[in-house]
Amino acid sequence: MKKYNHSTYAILGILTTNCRSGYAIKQLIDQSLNHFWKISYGQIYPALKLIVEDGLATVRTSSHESKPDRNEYFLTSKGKETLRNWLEAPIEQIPVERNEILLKLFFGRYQTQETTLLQLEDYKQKLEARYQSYLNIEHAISTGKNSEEDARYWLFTLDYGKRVTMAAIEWCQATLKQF
Amino acid sequence: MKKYNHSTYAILGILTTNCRSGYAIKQLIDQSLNHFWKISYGQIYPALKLIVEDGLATVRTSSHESKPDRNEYFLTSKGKETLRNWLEAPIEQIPVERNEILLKLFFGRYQTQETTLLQLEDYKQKLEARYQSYLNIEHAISTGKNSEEDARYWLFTLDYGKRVTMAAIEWCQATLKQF
DNA sequence: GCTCCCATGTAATCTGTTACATGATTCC
DNA sequence: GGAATCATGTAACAGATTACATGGGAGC
Repeated sequence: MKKYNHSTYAILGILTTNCRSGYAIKQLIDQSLNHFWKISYGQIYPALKLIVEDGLATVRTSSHESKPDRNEYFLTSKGKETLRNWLEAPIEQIPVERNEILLKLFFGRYQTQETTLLQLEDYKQKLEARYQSYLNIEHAISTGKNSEEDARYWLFTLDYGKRVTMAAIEWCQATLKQF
Repeated sequence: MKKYNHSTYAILGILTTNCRSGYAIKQLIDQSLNHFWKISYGQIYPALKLIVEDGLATVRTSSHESKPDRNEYFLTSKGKETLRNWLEAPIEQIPVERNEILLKLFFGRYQTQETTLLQLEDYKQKLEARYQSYLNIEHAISTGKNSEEDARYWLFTLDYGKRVTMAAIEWCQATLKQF
């Protein structure tokens, strides 16, 4: 069984939804998976090409009035099986986030206190904005036109994002207090 | 002002401590920064080479009885300034963690429930082990031979790791309950 | 005419991992 | 003799970003 990278499996998974073009895949990831995944067009289009070459999906160009043509991809049974095999496979290791803010704080001794405080405040604000965006995604998923079966799992992942982000916000507050 | 990548700045920062060789840098990162940073020798040695070429540090080979020689690096004033400039610079964006477990869970509809549960249990276990390792790091920092000034900031970053990991563990528990 | 959104794609570059190569010393 | 730890380094590869190129349609 040939191996693909995670982003390719992400694309394979998204092709089970109604997002069928490269552009739509990018949008879905940016909008609904952005709390644990991101991707660029430089990955999407070559991956879609490979997916078709390997017989995991077929392409069809569809025209829509008043919009550019788009290439729509449909999983083949081989594609569905490849996805299922990956989903059933155990997870090797949990991710190590590379966090620039923490890296700088680690060397905080060589920073001015003013900078440390500004960076913490800034981080807190960005986390709060992120939290707010999760609430928006939550609303979109709950009221969206996706299947309830999908929504259930999507909300699980979102709950993760909310909890972890909230913990980080609380850490910012607690750390700021110590200055 | 020439720009370096984050891992190079991390190395520059570590050279302010008593870790002065490639090997020692790797150890410190694996032991004390592993909750928000990781690095491989394939990055460290070329980066050290560049750091010297650019005059940010000097090398000196030191011999220790009953141990192989090691190359010890010392920041120059230019190196210290480069580090300070980076530390003072604002943070562009907060990181997006790529999380394979969440990616699979997002497509949980196409997984057997058994697999979903196993993966969640497994993730929870790994997080608990990670939390425990943070407690060990905490102890090492608190009782270590590093300056108290450093220890203060190191414990801040560790607190982040603990809070976020605990939030993730709680999420695992809450999610498992829903099956 | 201009800007924004839709849409696809490639090439260069950067960042990071893995595998490999080498060799000293210590402890069993 | 063998395993573990200390120590340095490179080459091949994988993964991902960025910049660039192209072009249609909608609305102002």
